[in-house]
Amino acid sequence: MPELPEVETIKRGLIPSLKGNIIKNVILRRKNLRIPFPENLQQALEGQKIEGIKRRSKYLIFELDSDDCMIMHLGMSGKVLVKEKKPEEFEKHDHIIIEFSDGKTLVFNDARRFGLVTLCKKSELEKHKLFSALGPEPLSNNFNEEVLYNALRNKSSPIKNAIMDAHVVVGVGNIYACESLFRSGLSPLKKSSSISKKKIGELTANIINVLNEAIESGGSTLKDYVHANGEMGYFQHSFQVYGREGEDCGTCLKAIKRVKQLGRSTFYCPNCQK
DNA sequence: CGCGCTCCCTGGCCGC
DNA sequence: TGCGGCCAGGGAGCGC
Repeated sequence: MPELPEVETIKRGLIPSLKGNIIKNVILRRKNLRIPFPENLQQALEGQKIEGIKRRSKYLIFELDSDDCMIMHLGMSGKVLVKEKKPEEFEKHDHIIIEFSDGKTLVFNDARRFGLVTLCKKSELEKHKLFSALGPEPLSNNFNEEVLYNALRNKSSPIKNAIMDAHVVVGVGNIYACESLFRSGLSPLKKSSSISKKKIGELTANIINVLNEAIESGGSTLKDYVHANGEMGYFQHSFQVYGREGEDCGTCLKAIKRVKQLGRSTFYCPNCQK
């Protein structure tokens, strides 16, 4: 499901309901998602206050008042919804239900189960296997033309693969990779190391801009992505190439093409993107 | 080491 | 209406 803008939107939506709220009860309806839940997940959560919610890459990090935090990843199809009270009946694929002392309930639903939920000591987050090898956050000062150019200058892979690689920069998934390359006039097939520093500078700016614009629009709703309150995002109406195979390019009116890279669909305008 | 292929899993949609 | 095939926002692991 979600790329960086969607996870950021979810995080922002969760904070008003959950920050300062105390976990009363945790219901696990299965033992695992992509990886097994920690044995002590329930004990570690129950009775804890949510001190804050952060995001790193596409991971949500719930800080507890103990030394722990809960790490959550939504995979492709994961949703987290805040409900005013505990639902009478669980929906299919509701895997984790967290009840809070004020009566609200957080429900984690993930049909494809590519998501994960685990625990980590706050002091060990940066060292955690999930985080230790990650590249810079694209919306932080750690990401700029210099950083991206140095990450790509020796790469033989196509530029689209490279910017979707979390070692290079985190949070850029299939949609925003396609859109930022279109804005930059760069072919997704072009070899990373062959791109000029000037072009990499443009791409850097376009990655940042497209992510920021998507966050302002509340993310992109394709099939079933919704905010923590159930509302939809609307950045999908701003897509220039993603999902538009065969349609006219908005710039040159030639047809947008779809190809496969790393088993995933890439959309681009062969005329505008060289 | 860098890179790409395959797989994890479910569900929706399309064509026959 | 049913079934097979293809598609989907992510990421780890393995083999070359």
